[in-house]
Formats: sequence, structure tokens, C-alpha cells
Amino acid sequence: MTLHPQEIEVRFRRHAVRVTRQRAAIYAALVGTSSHPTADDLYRMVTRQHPAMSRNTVYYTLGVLRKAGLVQEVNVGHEVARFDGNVTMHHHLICVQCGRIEDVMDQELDQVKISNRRAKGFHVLGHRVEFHGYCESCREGRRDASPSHG
Amino acid sequence: MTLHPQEIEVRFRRHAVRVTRQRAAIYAALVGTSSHPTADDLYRMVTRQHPAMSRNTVYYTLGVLRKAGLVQEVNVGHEVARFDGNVTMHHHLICVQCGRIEDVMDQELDQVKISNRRAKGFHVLGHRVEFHGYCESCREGRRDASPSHG
DNA sequence: TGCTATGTAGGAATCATTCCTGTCTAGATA
DNA sequence: TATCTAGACAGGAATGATTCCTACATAGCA
Repeated sequence: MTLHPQEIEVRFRRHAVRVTRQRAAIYAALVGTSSHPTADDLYRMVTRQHPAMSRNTVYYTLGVLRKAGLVQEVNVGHEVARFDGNVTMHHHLICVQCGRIEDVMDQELDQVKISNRRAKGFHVLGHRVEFHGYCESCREGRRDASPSHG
Repeated sequence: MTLHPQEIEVRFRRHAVRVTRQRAAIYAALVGTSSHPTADDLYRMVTRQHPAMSRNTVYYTLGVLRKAGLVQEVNVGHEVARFDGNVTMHHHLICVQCGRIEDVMDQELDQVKISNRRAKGFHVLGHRVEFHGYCESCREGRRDASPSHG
């Protein structure tokens, strides 16, 4: 999804986030991809247009946007932090081989609930379902592998 | 859950994991708690009995046990890796304030499925549901907070 | 237009995790 | 039981993502 600069400004103001060129660039890069980039991926994407941008600013901005609720952090295993510009409720397909993450929008999954009895006193705000498996290209790479020793 | 040394040995052999004192101690510590400790937590727990144990051995052993399927890694945000000795299918309640993780066993959640149409070519092996919210003690700490500005 | 809280750049510091290397040992074999 | 060797262990160094520090710059308000 590509956003007009005006739309970015509107969103920032709505969430009380100061508008700066750096932040707009970082947010635009994140919303413009579906690849769940790392902070360093974003740094590399953004420095093409803003060579002076500091890696530090990327981290700081991601922190600001996360606290403002404009950005979400996604994680697989204990790997490097990945970010997602899609903050509507959604779920993930995660490839256990290559680490690829795909978004899943599915109202049935949105409605998954936990019974009060099992919630151990938690006040639940939301949930997310993670599906783990092999993505299409990793499945193809595994065709050769013997199915009995896998 | 506390395990007899023999039971640990049986599990290790069943999973083709060499039996050493260090590994047994680490695994026992992990299975004996429900607190999802970090590698460093485990190091501190285990060095009480085994002062010579290296931090490196804890990491290495956790890697071995994870690959063998005896241990699972759990993560919240991009925080330090946490480990779980419970490898049966289960889900998690995660406190967004203090980071506490509680296991949830629930057959309804085990049966959550994704339609083929939405699976984007993934061969799904399993899934996990994460509920995010405030745990009981963090809720209590928040009683004072004004509900309209929280 | 000026003021000030906040953001930015860049470099240093932190710290979980991994790598390297020499020694040790589980467990298989004779 | 003694021997052998792949794999495990300890300890220290290296890595690398993230955070901290600080001086300078700027968004946005008055």
C-alpha cells in the first residue's frame, strides 16, 4: 500500500506524533511493503532517499510509532525484530525454514476467544494466531527429501 | 512438574540426546518451573548445583534440546529469548506490562484452523494462539489510573 | 519570528548470543 | 574392563542488534 504524504501527516497528527521528513520516510517505507522488514532493512530502504539518516533515528522512530499504535512489532523465534505497518487485527503464517512472514486476514480467527475460567485473571485486550509451517518455495525445495526421514 | 533422573534419561535417549549431568540439570530446571525462564535465568538456577557450568553450555544445550523437540522457545516482543519445557500443544497469555507468560491448555484453541484458500501455499504444521493483556497483579496496579486517559 | 520541547546524527556502550579452541567424556566396541 | 572417538564442555573472544549519551537542529506553538 502506498500512502500520499498528506495521509501520513494526517495519521501522525491524529496520533499526536510530530511530523518530520525522517519519520514520514520510515513510515512510508514500512507501509509500502508487505515483507515485515527489520530495523536495518528499513534503514537501508530509507537511506536511498535520505543518506544522512542515522540508524539510531530508525530505532527511535519505530519506538515512537509503536507507542503511538501506528506500527506493530512481529517476532519469530528470537530473531531480529521485524515490523509491520498493518495494525488492524490480523494473524501470521510463518515459514519455519526461511523465516518468511505472511499476513492473514480472517474474521473467524479474529473471533477466537479464551474462556474466563482459563484466562487466569488476565484482562485480555487482543490475540493473534501464528501458523507455523513451510512456505510454498521451501516446500518445493523439500520435494526431494525422503518423506520418511524428514 | 518435577522429573525423576531416570525419566529425564529415558526422554533424552528416546530423542537421541546424549545424557550428561549438565543437560539433565538444565532440562530438570526448565521442566520444574512454569515461569518460562531466559537462558540466563537457567544459568543462574543451574550453577547453584553446578558452579563450574558455563553459560555457553546452557545456550548449547538449549539448542540441542530445542532441535530434539524437548524444549520450545517462546518470545514476547523482541525481548530476550524465553524457554518452555512444555512441548505439547498449548497457547499463551502474555502480560503487556510485566512480560509474564502463562500457559493455556485448551482443546478448542488447539483446533483453530486456517482455510486452504488463505494459507497462501503454506504447508501448515501447527499453530499457537497468543492472548495479550494485563495479568492479575498488573490490573490491580492500574486500578488507580483514570479509565478515560489510560 | 522567536522559543522550547522534542527530534536527529553519530559515536560509544551494552549485553544476549555465537564463535573458537583446547580439553574432557559418554557410550560404543573389542 | 580398557580403548577410542564423536560429540560435549569451559572459558574467553567476537559479533551484532539495540540502547545510551550528547551536541546540534527543527517542528510547531505563541
